[in-house]
Amino acid sequence: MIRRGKEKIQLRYSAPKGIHDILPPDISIWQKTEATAKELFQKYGYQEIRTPIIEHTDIFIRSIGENTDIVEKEMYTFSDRAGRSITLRPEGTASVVRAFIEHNLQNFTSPQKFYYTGPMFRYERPQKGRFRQFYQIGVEAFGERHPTMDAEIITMLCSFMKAIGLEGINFELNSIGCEKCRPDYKNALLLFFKDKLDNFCPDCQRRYSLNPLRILDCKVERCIALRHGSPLIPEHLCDDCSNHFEELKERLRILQMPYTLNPELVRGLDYYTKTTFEATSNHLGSQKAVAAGGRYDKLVEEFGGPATPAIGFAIGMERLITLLMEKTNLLSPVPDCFIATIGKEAELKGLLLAEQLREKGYHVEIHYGGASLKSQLRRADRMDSRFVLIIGDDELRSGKIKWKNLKNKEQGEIEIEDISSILKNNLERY
RNA sequence: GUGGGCGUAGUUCAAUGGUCAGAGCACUGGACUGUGGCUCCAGUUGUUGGGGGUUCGAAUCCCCUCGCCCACCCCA
Repeated sequence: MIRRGKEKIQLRYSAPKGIHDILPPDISIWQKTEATAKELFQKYGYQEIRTPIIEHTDIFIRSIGENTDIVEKEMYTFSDRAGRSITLRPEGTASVVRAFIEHNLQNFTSPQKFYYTGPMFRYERPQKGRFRQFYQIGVEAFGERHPTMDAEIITMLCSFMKAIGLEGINFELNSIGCEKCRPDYKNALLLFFKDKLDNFCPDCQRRYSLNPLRILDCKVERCIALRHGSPLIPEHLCDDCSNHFEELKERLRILQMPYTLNPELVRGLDYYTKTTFEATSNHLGSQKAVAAGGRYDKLVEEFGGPATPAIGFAIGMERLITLLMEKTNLLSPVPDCFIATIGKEAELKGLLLAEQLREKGYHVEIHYGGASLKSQLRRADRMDSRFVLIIGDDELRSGKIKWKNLKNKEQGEIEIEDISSILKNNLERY
């Protein structure tokens, strides 16, 4: 609130709808998650790629698909000053594919494996686990069609979940075929639903003509019952897709990677082929997917690049962190030492001492002036500092500094040059 | 885009249409002059989201609007 003359004007700014700040102490769990991903993905040979958060709008229309909800109604699109249509990225794959083609990365040793992290933007109505700006950690691998690639990437996702300590995650697996076998399956589905269509929910009736695979996804009980016995994708795969799927499952078995086959697992983006998978949890409200991905063997080619098979996944950071919060108690970093001072001369001495201790690697907080020793110690205590140094007139006179261990109340005096040893000694015990 | 729930202090929440809208926590200070946590005391923070209406009187009832949450659609 600001006051202007007698008039009070209330200015209560808030971030735009569905867009959130990430504050300490929450930020530490984000940092830990990102660091864990980075470290683990590098072990599998994935390197970071940084693509822009805006692209020409066409990039997304062509990759995600013209008739998807994302493109039809969820993109943040605007014209730049030269009148070009620009869009804030709603997902990460399109940009990576564009970069792959633009820089001719197929000329490097295959497969090319990337990971990235950053914000995505979708204009949706926010709810639990869904935001207008949300963060993903994504992974893409180009140039390898062998199912061993699929197995590696799925296993990597699983070990990531383990590495950050998430349990109770379900891995669902399916194959949705390729451009050869999917049309056949679609026809089989249409045939099966044809005479029952009137009994389905309005949404499913709409899906029938728009995207019949989505009927498999419907949560309405009546529809679940009606689709009982419907043809399943795995039964309609062509030999190539079927072999691929079998080989993948064999490798997952060898790797002792637990998964559930879900023949009704359908993905919302147009570009997927063959393998699709999802990591789900029951603690996320109605958005249960915490990570999802699949193969997209045709996308690079459709984009005007060389025929290049590819596979990837994306982790929804907010959803992941929602789950992590249930188990983790958040702690902000705690100072090793607080330097309390009385008087200007001591304050200056403390300022210098703090710098010297930080150079030695300690996390040091100081007193900025103006408060009683009591309130300084209270501040040190509330920050959960483990150790306090006190500098006042007595200490300036004697050249010794008082120290106190706030955890066990031990205290004493020490020569200034011995501080780091007593600090080390006290910190080691906690 | 559709539907439901909720908006009161920094925060968590009270207040049946009826005095000046309160309490816990938090924060600041003091009791304790240079020693934290515990205790006690004191202090600060509100156009009750905003606007309009009904009424002698509205945080409370009605309408509009904005925001948040949840669900649908769809997705990470």
